[in-house]
Amino acid sequence: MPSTKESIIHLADEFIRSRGYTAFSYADISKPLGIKNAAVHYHYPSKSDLAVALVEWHIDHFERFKEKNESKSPADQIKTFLNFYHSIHLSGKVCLIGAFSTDWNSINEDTQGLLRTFTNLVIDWLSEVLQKGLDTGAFNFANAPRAEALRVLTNIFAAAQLSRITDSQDFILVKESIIRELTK
Amino acid sequence: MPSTKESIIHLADEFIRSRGYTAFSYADISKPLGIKNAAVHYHYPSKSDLAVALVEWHIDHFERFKEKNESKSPADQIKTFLNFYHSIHLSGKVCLIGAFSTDWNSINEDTQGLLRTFTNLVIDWLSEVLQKGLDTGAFNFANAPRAEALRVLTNIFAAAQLSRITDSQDFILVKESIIRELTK
DNA sequence: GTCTATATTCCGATAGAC
DNA sequence: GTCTATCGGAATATAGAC
Repeated sequence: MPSTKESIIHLADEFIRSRGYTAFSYADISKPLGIKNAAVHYHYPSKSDLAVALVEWHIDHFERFKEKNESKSPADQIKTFLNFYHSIHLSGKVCLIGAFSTDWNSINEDTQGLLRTFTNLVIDWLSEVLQKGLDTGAFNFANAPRAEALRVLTNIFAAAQLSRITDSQDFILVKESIIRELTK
Repeated sequence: MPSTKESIIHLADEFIRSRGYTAFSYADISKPLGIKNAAVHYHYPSKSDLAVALVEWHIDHFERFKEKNESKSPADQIKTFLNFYHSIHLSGKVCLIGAFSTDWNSINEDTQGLLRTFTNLVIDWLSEVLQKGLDTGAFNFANAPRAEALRVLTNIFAAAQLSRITDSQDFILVKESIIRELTK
């Protein structure tokens, strides 16, 4: 049974990644929980406190993701990562990085700083996994590890965004071509 | 000398691509023009009228972009396209597709439909140019044209978003690796 | 920890004068 | 085409009771 504080974070995550940071209100969160506006402010005094807590939640979540998958092969780790984005796509939302990157000038400096930390965590992890796959012969690419990590990350998170506009098939096309390119 | 109506579109474009659709107000537009709130509503009665007009402006702009570059080689057309995104990156903004894709659930159906038209215009143009480059031997890739177009587009527009969070160098890394991959 | 009540500001939008 | 004036509502946020 999640606490009210956890439920608030969960709903904020839903709204921020489906509509955007500026587009949701404390009322959007309090209503489905059956509580009042002021109760949400008790847990997170300001909207930016909520934004910071959300990024912290994603950092924790990603650390657990890394641990849970560290024994897998590089190819399986990348596939699991891409499958995570596939579930984002199916939910009709975008990822935290994509959402906050377009909301960049609407979030405060604390949130920006923590988001930078989180984003580099993801890029660094991707770089390491890709490098390992290159060493073991599972992957084949000519870029520097960070450049290759950036290409995989930008491909997949933008595919989740773009396929909202065009077609679900476009997400599949991108996802499959990433795997094909890496393993060719 | 731009008309008020044109200046409004220009400012809306600035705000939507730097902050997001929900994050700007009619007051943001009227103030720098030295006019009142109500004058903006005269030209664009509702905010969604403004959003529709902005997408129409980008469609017109892209059609002119295509005509102006149609005599270039496929490699130069792609480079011009990537340079356009480079200027977006330098301005600290994101592209219209990136901005509205995360604002998707905050824009009305008319805007969504027109944005879908615009996005497919861009993807179709990229597909054609890439295919032509493949035919002439300028490019080398194994994907279907649309899949390759999607990879280029998602790479470059997400690089503009991601480099807001991390570092300007990350945009350069992605841009250069796109060209390198295509021409290798 | 949640409530009622409220302060304050801003929002998109409209009516009617000029 | 722009103005003044204003409406109705929603936003973030706080004070103080329970």
